[in-house]
Amino acid sequence: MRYPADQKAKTRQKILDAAAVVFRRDGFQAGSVDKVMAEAGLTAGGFYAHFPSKEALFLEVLVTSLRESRLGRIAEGGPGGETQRVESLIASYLSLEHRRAVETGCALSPLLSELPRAGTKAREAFGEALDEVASSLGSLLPDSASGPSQADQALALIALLVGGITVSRAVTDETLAHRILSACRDLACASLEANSPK
Amino acid sequence: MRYPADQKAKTRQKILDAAAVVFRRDGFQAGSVDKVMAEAGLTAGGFYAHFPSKEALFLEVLVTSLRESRLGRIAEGGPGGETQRVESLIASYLSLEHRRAVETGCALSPLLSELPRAGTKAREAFGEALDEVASSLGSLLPDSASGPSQADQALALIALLVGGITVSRAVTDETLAHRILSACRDLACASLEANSPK
DNA sequence: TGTACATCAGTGAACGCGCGTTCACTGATGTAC
DNA sequence: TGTACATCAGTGAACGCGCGTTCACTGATGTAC
Repeated sequence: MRYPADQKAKTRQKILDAAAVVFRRDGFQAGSVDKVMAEAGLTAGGFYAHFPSKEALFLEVLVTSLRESRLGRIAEGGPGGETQRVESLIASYLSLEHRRAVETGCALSPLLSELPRAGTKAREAFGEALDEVASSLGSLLPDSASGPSQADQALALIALLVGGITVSRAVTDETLAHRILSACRDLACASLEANSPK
Repeated sequence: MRYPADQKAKTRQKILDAAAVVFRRDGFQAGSVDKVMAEAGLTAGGFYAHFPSKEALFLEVLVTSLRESRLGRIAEGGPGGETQRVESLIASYLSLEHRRAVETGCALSPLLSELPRAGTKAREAFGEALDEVASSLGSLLPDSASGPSQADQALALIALLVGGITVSRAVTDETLAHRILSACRDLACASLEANSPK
C-alpha cells in the first residue's frame, strides 16, 4: 500500500517508551515482551517486526535512557552557574520524590545489578555511553590539578548517586531512606567543595 | 529412627551456602531453586523440607551475608588503627579482585537492584541489618561535630562502595572499570580526611 | 546378638504457569487503471 | 469516480522450555524387644 512512511517508526517509538517504563518497574528479566507490548497497547507477536530480540530492545532502552537522562544532558545548559547546576542535580537525584518515581526516574538504578549479567554487546554499549556522560558531567566539576580528572570525579559521583538512590529504595522504612539520601547528598556536595580551587 | 540431630541442620547450611553462591552469580530471579539445590548436590524436591519458600531462603541469605560480610564485621577488630582499617576496607572492596569475585564477594552488589522489587519482609529485614551494619561501621569513622552522624556517614560510604563496584562490573572495558574503582576510592578516602578533626 | 518395625531426609515425576520466539493469517491502507 | 489488486503492520495461537511448588515414594538409619 505504500504506507505512510512514519507509521512504523511511530509504533517502534511507542514500544521503546513502553519498555522504558516496564524495564524500570520490573527489571530486564521480569519485564517480559508481553508486558512491554501490552503497555504499548499492542500484542506480543508484533514485537519481532521492530526488534530482533528482547536483548536488542534492552540495549537500546538502556543507552537512550542514559544519554537522555538529566545526568547525560546537564552539560547542555540550565539555570545557575556550573557548580550550582551540579548541586541541584544532586539534590533532585537524591530526593524522596525520585525515590518514589521508579518508572520515570533514572534507568540506571533499577537495571544496575542486572547489567553485569547482561550480554557483552549491552555492556559494551553501556560502557561507551557512561564514558560520554561522565565526560560531559565532568566538564561542570571543579578542576583540581592534584586530584582525579574531572571525568573521573564524575564517574565517582555517578556511582554515589546510583548507589544512594538504589539502597534507599531497598529499605521500607522511610526515615532510614531519608537518612541514606541525605548522607549521600552531604558526601557528594562536600566532595564538590573539597575539590574546588580555593 | 531418631536421626543424628544435626544431620538436617548440616544440609540446611549446605543449601544456604549454595544459595549464597548462586544468588550472587545469577541474581534472585534467575537463581532458581533447581540451581541452588544442584549446587548443594541435592534435588529440587527436598528444598521445601528446609524452607517454606524461595523468598524465605532469599531473606535469610541476604541478611546473613550482610551481617557476616567484611562490612558487617569490621568493627570487631583487625590490624591497624580505626581509620586505617576503614581505608583498607575501601581499598579491598573497590579493587579489581573484588570486581572479579562476584560469587564470593559482597552480596549487596549483585542483589541490589532486585531488592526494591522484593517482598516487604525481605526489605524490612534488610533495612534492620543495614542499620546495624552502618552503626558498627560508623563507630570507626571520624566524629565531626558539625557534619552528619557517624552512622549516617557510614550509610553514605556503603552506598558509594556498592555503587562503585556494581557500576564497574557493568562495563566490559577493564580500563574504564579501573577508573571507576579508583575514582570511588579517592572520593571515599577524601571524605574520611575531610571529616577528621584536624 | 538378631530381627521386625518406625522414622524421615531426600528423590523424582508431575502440576499449572509464564517465558521468548515463530508464523499463518487478517484487514486496513494505499496504488493502478 | 470506481473497482481489483498489492502491501504489510499487527494479531493470536502455538512451540519448547524452565519456573516454584507438591507429593507419593524410597531407602538408609535408628529403636524395641
